[in-house]
Amino acid sequence: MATAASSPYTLLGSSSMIHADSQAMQPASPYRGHQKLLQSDYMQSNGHPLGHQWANSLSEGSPWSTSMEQQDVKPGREDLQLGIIHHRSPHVAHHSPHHNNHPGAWGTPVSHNSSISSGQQINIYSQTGFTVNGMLDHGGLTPPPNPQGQGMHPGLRDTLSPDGDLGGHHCHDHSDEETPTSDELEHFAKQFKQRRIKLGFTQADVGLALGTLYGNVFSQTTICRFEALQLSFKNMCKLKPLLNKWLEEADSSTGSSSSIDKIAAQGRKRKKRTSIEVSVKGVLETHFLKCPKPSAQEITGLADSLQLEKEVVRVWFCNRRQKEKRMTPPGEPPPTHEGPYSHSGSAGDASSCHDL
DNA sequence: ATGCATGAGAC
DNA sequence: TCTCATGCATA
Repeated sequence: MATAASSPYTLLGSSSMIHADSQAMQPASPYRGHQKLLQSDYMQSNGHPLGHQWANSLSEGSPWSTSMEQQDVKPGREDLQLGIIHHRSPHVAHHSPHHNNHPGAWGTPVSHNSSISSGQQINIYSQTGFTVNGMLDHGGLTPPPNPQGQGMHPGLRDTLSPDGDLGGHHCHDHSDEETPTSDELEHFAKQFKQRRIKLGFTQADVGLALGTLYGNVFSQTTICRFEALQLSFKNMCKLKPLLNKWLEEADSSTGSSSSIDKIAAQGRKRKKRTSIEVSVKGVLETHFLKCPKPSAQEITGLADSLQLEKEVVRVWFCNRRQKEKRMTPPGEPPPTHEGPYSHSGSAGDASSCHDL
C-alpha cells in the first residue's frame, strides 16, 4: 500500500472566530506583470495538454504587460458599498446544486479535440446575459432607499447559474460578447480596476457586491486575480460579465446605496496554512523542474525527506502547476530565467520522471 | 498580493 | 488523482 493517507488533518477545536476585518488595500506594490495572454489552440502533443495561453511578453508596448499603476484611493467613502439590494428571490431557477458555468473554451469554441486529457472542458455553451433574477426592482439600477438596509441574503454563492440555456437547444456562437479576446479581457481588467478605484471600492467590496447583485459572492482574492489577469481565460470570461454589470451599477448609482453584507457563513475549519521554509521550497522547486508531476510514491518520498505531510507536498505540486500555467506557459520561457521544464521539443515527454 | 488549502468534476 | 476555480490566511 503506497497510499494510506486519508485524512491527515486533525480537527482542531476551532472556536468561532469571526474576523470582522475590512480588507484594506495595500499601497500598490511595484510588481512585475509581464503577462501576455495569447489565444491559441490547445497543443495536444500526446497527452500533455499544458497548452495554456498565457505567454510572457516583454513588449512594453503590449497593454498586457503594463502593470496597473493605479492606487487605491478612496475619494470619500467609509462604509459605503455598492450593495444594491433588490427584494428578489435568491433562488431563481437553479437546476443544479452547483454552479457549473462554462463560459466557453479558451478561444477554441469550435475545436472539440478530445485529446485534451484533463485540461479545459470543451463546451460551447455561452452565457448570454444570465438572468440574474426574475425581476429587478425597477429599472435594475435603482439604489435602495434605505442605505442601511439589512442584507437579507446570506452568502449565497451557488445560487446563480448563468445558464440561459440548458434547455437543450441554442448553439449560438457569438464570438463577440461570448468569447472576448484576451486583449479585450486585458483591457477590461485594467479599466475595471481604474473605475473601481475611482469609485472608491475595494476588491473585497466588489466581491460582496457581486453576491448582492447577482448572487455570486467572490472574495477579494478573486477580484484581485481578475484585475491582475491571473486567472485562466475561461475563468476570466466567466467573471467579466459580472464585473461589467457591477461597473454599470456602480457607475449609475454613484453615491447611493450601501449595505454591509458580510458572508459569515463559514462553517468550515480550514487547516492552518503550512509555512514551507524557503530551503524546503528550494528542494521542492528542484524536484518540480525535474518532474512537475511526481507520482504518489515520489511525493511520499519527498514528504518524508522534507518532513512534511504528504498532502502538503501533493498540494504544493498542484499549486505549482497551476501557477506555472498562468505565469509561464509551455513554449514561452520567461525572460528572467529559463523555463521550468522546457518543452521537450515536439513530442515524447508527458511524464517519466524517474529519479528517486 | 500571494501562498497554501478545499472541493467539485473530469479522467 | 489531477485539474480547475476559488478563498482563507498571511506576508
